[in-house]
Amino acid sequence: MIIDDNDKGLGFLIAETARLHRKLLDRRLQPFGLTRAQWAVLAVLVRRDGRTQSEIAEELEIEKPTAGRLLDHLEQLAWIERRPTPADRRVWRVHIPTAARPRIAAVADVVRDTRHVMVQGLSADQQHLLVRQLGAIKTNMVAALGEAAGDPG
Amino acid sequence: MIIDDNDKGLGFLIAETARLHRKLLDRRLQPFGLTRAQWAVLAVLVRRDGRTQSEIAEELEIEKPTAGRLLDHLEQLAWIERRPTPADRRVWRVHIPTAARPRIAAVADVVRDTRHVMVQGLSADQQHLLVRQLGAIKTNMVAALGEAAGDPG
DNA sequence: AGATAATAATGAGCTAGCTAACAATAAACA
DNA sequence: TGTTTATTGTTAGCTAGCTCATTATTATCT
Repeated sequence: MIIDDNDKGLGFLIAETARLHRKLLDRRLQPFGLTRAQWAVLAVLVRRDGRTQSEIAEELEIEKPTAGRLLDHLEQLAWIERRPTPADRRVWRVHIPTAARPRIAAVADVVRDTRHVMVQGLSADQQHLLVRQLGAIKTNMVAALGEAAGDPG
Repeated sequence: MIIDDNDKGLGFLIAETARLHRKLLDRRLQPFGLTRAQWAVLAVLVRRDGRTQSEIAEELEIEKPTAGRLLDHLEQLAWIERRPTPADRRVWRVHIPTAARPRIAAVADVVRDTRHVMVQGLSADQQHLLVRQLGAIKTNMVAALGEAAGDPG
């Protein structure tokens, strides 16, 4: 047993770290009326505009109803707009209106700064290693989740 | 910039990993009628019985209302019981009833196995390093959260 | 063409985080 | 002793995850 039973376990440590990250970023984004989860959606759209809601959900690895509700909030505050798709009347394509772009740039600055604060004291190599190892753990869990459907024997 | 802007950022990677861990463990604990968060409370009590609710919240790094509600659920299903404290009528001390101990042992087995699955392919050294680095990141974020009260200049 | 299956998005309802505000009690102190 | 302050726990209300079920539409296949 590598992590002995007295320890809470790596998964719980990761969960605590994620909670702190949410707490910190939610607080720093509050002046903009945004939450961390809402920013994650915007960040996806900044990379490429006009995605469908399903694409956004898939990229963020969240479920479609979760993404839908985040978009509801973002739409109400005019951070995004949903445009219908003539070719397929089921899908909405999500766009960032021009008026929101300067605001988004300001938010991005805060997020960048927070990222910087978070990894203080870690070398570039350490950060890359961390990313790789978390990726490996994610892969293991995705596999374990996939096996649930079939016969594990 | 170590993690370039095209990347979602380490914080979001940690959040995704935490979400997967919750999803996996919630699914595996479902046969017991437990969630990951509820198990975390039980794990604290297994280490030492008879804590107060505030002590539990502090150890898990969650807020007191969150802990209180988790205990509500656990109490309803007889995983724990709250006993009054004669010396201080404000506090409840939380205990694991004898009848629940065998069930808890069975759950612990599942949690242990899941932990094992999660870190497959990572050496002991890598795991220890990971724990240290996540600890460093947590420390950075706790510091940043603390500074919010005072003047950052 | 018409029945069936797949897909996009929503709605409802649950758990678990958080904050803010409150009640009851205990501790500190003038 | 009596008033103020601090602490324990709860209530209320918000966001964000999830699952399950439903609607509207498109794709598939006889």
